[in-house]
Amino acid sequence: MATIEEVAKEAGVSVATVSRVLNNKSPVSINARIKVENAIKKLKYEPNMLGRNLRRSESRMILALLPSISNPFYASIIQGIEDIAVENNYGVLLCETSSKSEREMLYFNLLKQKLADGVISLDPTIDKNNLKEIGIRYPFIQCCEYDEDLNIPYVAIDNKLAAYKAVKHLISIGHKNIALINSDEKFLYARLRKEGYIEALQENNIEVDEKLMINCDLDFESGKKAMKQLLKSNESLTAVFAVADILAIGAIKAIKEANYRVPDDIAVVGFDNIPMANMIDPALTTIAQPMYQIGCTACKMLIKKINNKDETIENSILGFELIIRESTMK
Amino acid sequence: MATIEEVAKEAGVSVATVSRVLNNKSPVSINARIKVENAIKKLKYEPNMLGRNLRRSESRMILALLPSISNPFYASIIQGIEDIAVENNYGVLLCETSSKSEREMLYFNLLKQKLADGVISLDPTIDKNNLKEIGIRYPFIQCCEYDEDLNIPYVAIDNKLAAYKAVKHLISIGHKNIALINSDEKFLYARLRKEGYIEALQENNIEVDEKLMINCDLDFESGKKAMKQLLKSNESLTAVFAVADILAIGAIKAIKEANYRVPDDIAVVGFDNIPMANMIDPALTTIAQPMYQIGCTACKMLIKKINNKDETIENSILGFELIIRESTMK
DNA sequence: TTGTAGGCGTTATCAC
DNA sequence: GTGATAACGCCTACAA
Repeated sequence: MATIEEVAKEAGVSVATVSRVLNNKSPVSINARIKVENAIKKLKYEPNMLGRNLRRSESRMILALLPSISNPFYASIIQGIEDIAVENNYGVLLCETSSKSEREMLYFNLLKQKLADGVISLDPTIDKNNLKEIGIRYPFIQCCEYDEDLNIPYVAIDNKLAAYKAVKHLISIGHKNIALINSDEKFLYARLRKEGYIEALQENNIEVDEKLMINCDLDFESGKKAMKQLLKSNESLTAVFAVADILAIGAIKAIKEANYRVPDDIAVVGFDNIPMANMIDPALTTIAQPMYQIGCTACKMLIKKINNKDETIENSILGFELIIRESTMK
Repeated sequence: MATIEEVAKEAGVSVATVSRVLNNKSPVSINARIKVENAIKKLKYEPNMLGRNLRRSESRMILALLPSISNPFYASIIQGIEDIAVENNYGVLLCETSSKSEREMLYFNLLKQKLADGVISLDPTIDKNNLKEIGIRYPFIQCCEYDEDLNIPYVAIDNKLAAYKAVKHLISIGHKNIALINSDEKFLYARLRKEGYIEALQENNIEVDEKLMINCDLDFESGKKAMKQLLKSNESLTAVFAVADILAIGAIKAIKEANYRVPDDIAVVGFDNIPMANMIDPALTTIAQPMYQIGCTACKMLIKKINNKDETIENSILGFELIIRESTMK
């Protein structure tokens, strides 16, 4: 592999001039430029980024922290992050934490070791102490799930409003006994969506019934189990709002297994609009977050922060959309 | 941020000694070691990997090339790759090609620029010329889909045998009119799975009928469309083998929309065992590839190759499993 | 067992 | 516009 020095020799100029051509910043005579370009071609020279990175003290890598890549919810967000990153000459380092703070630490070390220039965290289970320590020392953006106290910029949607609209939709088509399948309320989004659910009910003078609310883990089986339990203890239930599609899909399976029909007997609304929502039978009514946009926005915010560490980055609240499909259509 | 030099000064030793402690390779007196360790703690020193990487001429990054992260098929494989990578002190660079060779090139440049030490390609659409050029010059492993001619190591399952077993299963429960929904036969796996399908039929003296075979793109909608077409032109059809779960799931949707039942009227077998296969109704019979293992194996092979560029790496053929679920149970 | 010093490949600061 | 040259932070002969 040729080095800048060999190129300089071949072109009959100094390494400085070659570097100038490479970065094509400071002015170079047309003559020198041509000689250098020819030499580069001839030697098939490719700059060694290890040298450049050391010199510039940057890695041009971005950490994307997520609990698990197998959650389809993250796919489009990551796509957005990647597209913007590539556009700006950054690479994306994939970091699955499996919600283990030890893995998290490992990845945060990359920052300290200069192997990454900043972080976008999609991980709601992130350790608060870590977040505090890292979030103020390094460029850091929280994505979808965030901690309000810490003054670390985030991008998200208005979760409360979105949940409100979802439940409102159920009410508007005549439902009154509406269950809530929620995830763990240690997550901010879970608390916010519950608030939205409650507000919609109260606004329509529907009594909020503790027996209609249930919390569970964030996967298909848990959603199924939760629904089974709800069916057992609530005979008059006619609709369900699940705070995640994957829970809603589990719920639908449980409803079918109990020999009820969706939506005829029980209507179901999810949240996220994962691709699967449109593939199952019946297709799922859900809240669509602008995933790709969220990813793009987060990445843009991060790069801005990397480029100017002292700048204050404003939070972004993006829009959402209620998508009505078969699971709530009579 | 402290440097190795400051640590040396603080500890009252030379930078060489600090480096020795850091890499804890060559012998250091217990006395010196303790002084250095204290200094490191005191200064909160973290080695700057940019310096180390330049010196060692390695990046400790692995490229994982995939067409799209939103294909759930890849999730576990990537998990496997990541786990082994982290274990060996490598980072995984996520590379979505969107099946564009221009993006591919971009990522391959990272190799030339020393920003990545090797590649695992999960992308069946990879450009053959690129593959040839890069695959012989840099550590490269092909994963799941591969090119046989090029003498680049790969890890995969026996696709032909797996398809054979899948179709055999349909035959064994009494089906004779079995359709094949295949993807584009420019892909090796598509050709191999078709071979398996044909072999199973022939072995049981079932006539191979061109009208029962159809090719389409690799997504839900395409599977649905393909099935619709099959239903239109084949009245006696009682079973379908789709070479990917996502196609099978599309097919099931089409079957239901045509008011047939699965499996009572038409049985369906997929391929991949993506998580969704077990969530839909009816749950899908499918071939499970050992995804996580595939990822681990690929990554181990790659690291071996990186560590010893002259070593010849043997291909790996892993096992698979036929998982029988509701979609083929009467 | 330890220290000195050179070099990895770039970029940036100076003079000219 | 251009060329020397000193960093960037680390590792590793080589010498002691």
